[in-house]
Amino acid sequence: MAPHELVYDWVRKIPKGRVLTYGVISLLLSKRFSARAVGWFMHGSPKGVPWHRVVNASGGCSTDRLPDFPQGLQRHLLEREGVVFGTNGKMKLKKYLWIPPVEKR
DNA sequence: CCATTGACGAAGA
DNA sequence: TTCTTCGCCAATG
Repeated sequence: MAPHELVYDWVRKIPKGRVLTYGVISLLLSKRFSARAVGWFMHGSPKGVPWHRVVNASGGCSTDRLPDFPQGLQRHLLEREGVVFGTNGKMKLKKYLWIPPVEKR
């Protein structure tokens, strides 16, 4: 299995209505990849991977910066799972960040 | 091999 | 709080 597949494995484990940040995923993999690299991998995430559950460290949707990407889609998908965004377009990570069970690490 | 470009993020100003 | 700056690293030309 290719090394970066480990990133997708973690993303697939994120429960509905919860999220992980690029940086946290980097830490979960012992910084084998930088948060930036994780973002790059997400760009080519395979079908079936809940990519919308990965947000930036500020609790915002980084996908909205991509010109060639449906604006607001990520937010829509998250709201459909119960995630609430503030007026600043950011969510409260304290509330939605998923803390992986110790036994799975 | 070198430069540039991102779905990043911490630290300063 | 918002904006730069800088380190990060895979991919691309």
